[in-house]
Amino acid sequence: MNVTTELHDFIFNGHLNYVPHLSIDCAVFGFHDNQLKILLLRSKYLDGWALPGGHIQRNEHIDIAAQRILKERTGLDKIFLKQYQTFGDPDRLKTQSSQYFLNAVQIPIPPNNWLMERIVSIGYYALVEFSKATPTPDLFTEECVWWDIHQLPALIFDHDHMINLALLTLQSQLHYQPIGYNLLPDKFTMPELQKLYETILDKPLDRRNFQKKIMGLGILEKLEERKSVGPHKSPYYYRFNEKNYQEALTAGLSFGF
Amino acid sequence: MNVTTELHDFIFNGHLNYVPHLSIDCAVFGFHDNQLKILLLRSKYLDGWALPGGHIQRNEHIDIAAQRILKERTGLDKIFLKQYQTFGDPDRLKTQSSQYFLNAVQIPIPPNNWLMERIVSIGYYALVEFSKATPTPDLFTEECVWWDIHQLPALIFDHDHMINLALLTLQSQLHYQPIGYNLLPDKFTMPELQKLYETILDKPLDRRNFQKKIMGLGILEKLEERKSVGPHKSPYYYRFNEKNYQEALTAGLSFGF
DNA sequence: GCAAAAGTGTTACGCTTACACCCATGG
DNA sequence: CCATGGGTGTAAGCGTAACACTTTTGC
Repeated sequence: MNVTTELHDFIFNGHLNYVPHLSIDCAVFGFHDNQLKILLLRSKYLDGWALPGGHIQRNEHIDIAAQRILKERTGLDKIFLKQYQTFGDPDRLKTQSSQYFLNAVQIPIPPNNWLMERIVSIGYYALVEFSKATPTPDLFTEECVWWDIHQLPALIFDHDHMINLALLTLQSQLHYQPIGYNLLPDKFTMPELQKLYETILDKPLDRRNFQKKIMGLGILEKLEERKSVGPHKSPYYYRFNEKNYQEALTAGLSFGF
Repeated sequence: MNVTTELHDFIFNGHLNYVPHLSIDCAVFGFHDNQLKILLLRSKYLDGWALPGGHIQRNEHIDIAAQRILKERTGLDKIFLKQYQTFGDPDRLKTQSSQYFLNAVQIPIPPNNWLMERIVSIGYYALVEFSKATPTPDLFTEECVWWDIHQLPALIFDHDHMINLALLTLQSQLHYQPIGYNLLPDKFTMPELQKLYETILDKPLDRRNFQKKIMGLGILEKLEERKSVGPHKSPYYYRFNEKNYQEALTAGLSFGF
């Protein structure tokens, strides 16, 4: 099935496979170059960028649907995913002079098409290891790339709102979700971990206090190896002790930033 | 329109007014007799109790739909309501030997009826002033009554799961949501407020420390009046200083229980 | 007068914060 | 050798937690 046929099939027969009136949108976070990144897709048909999203199969759990969608966009399995909010404004897809998304597909679409009706979207946020993801666009998009969370392009629909809320949720859950574990590679340095926390919390932290607190949690192992990273002392690598981390999370982490 | 006609109309024409595949369920909390209560409805057609719920009108914001549904069940306007989770297990309505809810309505219902399809439910929790609510059953239920959160009856579908998650959410948000303000009457005593916190957190708190911390937040006004409540010293009444409370909430309350 | 609950203050401990100097590395 | 960033410890202050006796009231 070529792309045009596939698109046509999705538009006219998608309701047979997917639950109408519902969609999923995911704010996928990564960390690279000391920046918090989010994965966005550039729309073929509208002037703006979109969160990765999709529909729920008729007999599929919504959490599984989110996993499936992100597997398609990143190549990754078993992504850390958390539902954070469902977006149910009846006018959320009517933006820019009340124009619906699919009016722009350049295929005549009847007004009673399943994609032309009101859609409530379930928002998830995801944490992935930047270097392991392979951003891949979908049928509706030209490209799929990481954007610095502080320098975002124009977004379609209510996706800016979705991102803002995802970020707030991430901040508020930093203390009891395995943020670092999911966003960082297996080995990382203390300054990298600190930058991650500083970036998400959007405030500077004291190096010595940060190190003391993090190490006090007993969830990190210091390795022998150091990372050579510039004209100065080389920082040690650390890794998470997965067992201790999981235990600490269920007990509630209690950093006190 | 009598009840039978109304029910018939809802079943066979409801999809014209309401968004199919979606519903709302609300965990409504109240506080009375030093107990945390939740509002439940006894089903006419199934053997168990249910959360107050309903469907979303085709052009209605989901938050407005939740308000409308609770207005019908309690008589109250402008209820404190917060979305906390969307429940999307494809089998969530298939309980007790795969029997769907509406098989029990004693009206023959075709399998492609909108109520027979998969339904994803958006969960809200609500905080109401117990004495102001007027519990009122709906079309599908015999009675609507408050239950002690620690002594619940058998529940239909996944409603026990919904309640558990609502409670966990309430606990975790106790520190930055206006819990007391919404659950207590205008005037209340310090022991009553403490019991509320103890009940939600499910642990005892020290009276002296509790009073110090709460008063330290500057959100309570002590009144002259005392409540005569038994063969012992009479506690003072307090009330919230609404202005200070709202300010404190946006700043983040930070009790430290 | 007695039982039952409310009002109130002080102390110790732990956690959080603030802060400065030396070391390693690359150019 | 110099600039840059990493590694490390201590002291002060604040908030939290622990704790007991007196007062009021109804029976």
